[in-house]
Amino acid sequence: MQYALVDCNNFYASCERVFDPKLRHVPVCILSNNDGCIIARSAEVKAAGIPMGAPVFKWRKQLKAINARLYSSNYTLYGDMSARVMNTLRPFADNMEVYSIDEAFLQIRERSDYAAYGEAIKQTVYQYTGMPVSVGIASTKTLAKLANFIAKKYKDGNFQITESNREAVLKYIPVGEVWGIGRRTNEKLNHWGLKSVYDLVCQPDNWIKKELTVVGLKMVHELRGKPCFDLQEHPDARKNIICSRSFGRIVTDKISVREAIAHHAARAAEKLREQDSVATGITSYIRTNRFRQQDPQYGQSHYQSLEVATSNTAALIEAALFNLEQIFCSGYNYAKAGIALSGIRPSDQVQYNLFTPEQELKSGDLMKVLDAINHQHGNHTLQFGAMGLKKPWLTKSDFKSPNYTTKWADLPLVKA
DNA sequence: TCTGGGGTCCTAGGACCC
DNA sequence: TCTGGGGTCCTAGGACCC
Repeated sequence: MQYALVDCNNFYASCERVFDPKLRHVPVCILSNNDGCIIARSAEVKAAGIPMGAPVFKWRKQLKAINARLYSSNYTLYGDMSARVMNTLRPFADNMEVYSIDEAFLQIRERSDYAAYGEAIKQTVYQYTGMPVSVGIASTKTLAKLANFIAKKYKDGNFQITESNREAVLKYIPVGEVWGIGRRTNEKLNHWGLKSVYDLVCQPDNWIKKELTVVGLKMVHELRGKPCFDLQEHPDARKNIICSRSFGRIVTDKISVREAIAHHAARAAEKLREQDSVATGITSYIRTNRFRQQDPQYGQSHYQSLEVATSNTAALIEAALFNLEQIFCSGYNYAKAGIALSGIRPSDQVQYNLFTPEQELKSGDLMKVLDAINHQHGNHTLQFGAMGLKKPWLTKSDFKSPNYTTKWADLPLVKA
């Protein structure tokens, strides 16, 4: 059995390019929520040395110098493009794990022509969706990730790590490129003189377990060719659900913060119902802008456990606003608010008690209707009053591309 | 002036139980 | 002066990933 990791190249930037050919060979940046940071870059932007996560205002001059096009993130478009890519990949695999919005692991049987197989994937995905992808193939997921890194960087998007080339590859690649080794661990390993992946896999198991925990040990086994991470075809239900946003402008009034908290609670409740779960705990939090050191700083959160596990929007908004009452202090410039749901379990495991109000027992039907209407007629067609109408605190998104694939009015026009 | 959001897993330590 | 052993659950913090 082999694994292929298929990863879209510069996914968000490529999505924009698919529908706007003028962007094909020019530098493209996608911005974070609130248009603050650069979270995706086309190859030209990377080549210009502009890093991932760079705040736009600090790099304004360099961006202008290369005439970069800036786009707000358009998650509706990216989500839809992702689904198209994944559907195209499915026939290539015996089993498939959608690992992230732009990556999938394909489990494939042994074959003789891996290079041709990788090429076929690249070409088919490009033909069907316009998305450039890279393919890395190996006997474990961790090695497939590494093969993909090499494919992207050195091998025109297609590479396999085999029994015979593995040692040479591991000696050549720096240990920090391994899936699961982040900045801190990389520094630690370098400090001990372990520079290449090969240096790491030569260490004794008990030492690795002591320094990198059991997860690190599994990772090293995988690098040696012994599979430890299974394919996860059906992802588990989320154990935590977080909804938070920076405000589009500074917020000082309690009413706006209340609306934002209610807004996030309602969205979290929707996510909860999408996976047929209920939550037993909710946290609300608010904070000022930590980068504005001249402002008085404040940040606080409050947790409340719910007597009866629920996914009811009204109940969750009420709890979230109660939490907010415990932590809100006037006189601060607030920059962000959010809520987190915890203690999440399947909705058929709710423990009611004698005092559960009748409307709670019936609330499932109401929420079904609410979700159905909002799904058919668009978000916030029906919403709770606490969420407010004008929403002056909403995140900025000033450079968003059209929803080419999900909205009739935004359908691209072709002149022939 | 302007700095993202949403997840996972592991470990250690405390509370509590028998 | 003496002060068990084993277990669960929860939380906070660290590290990592996309």
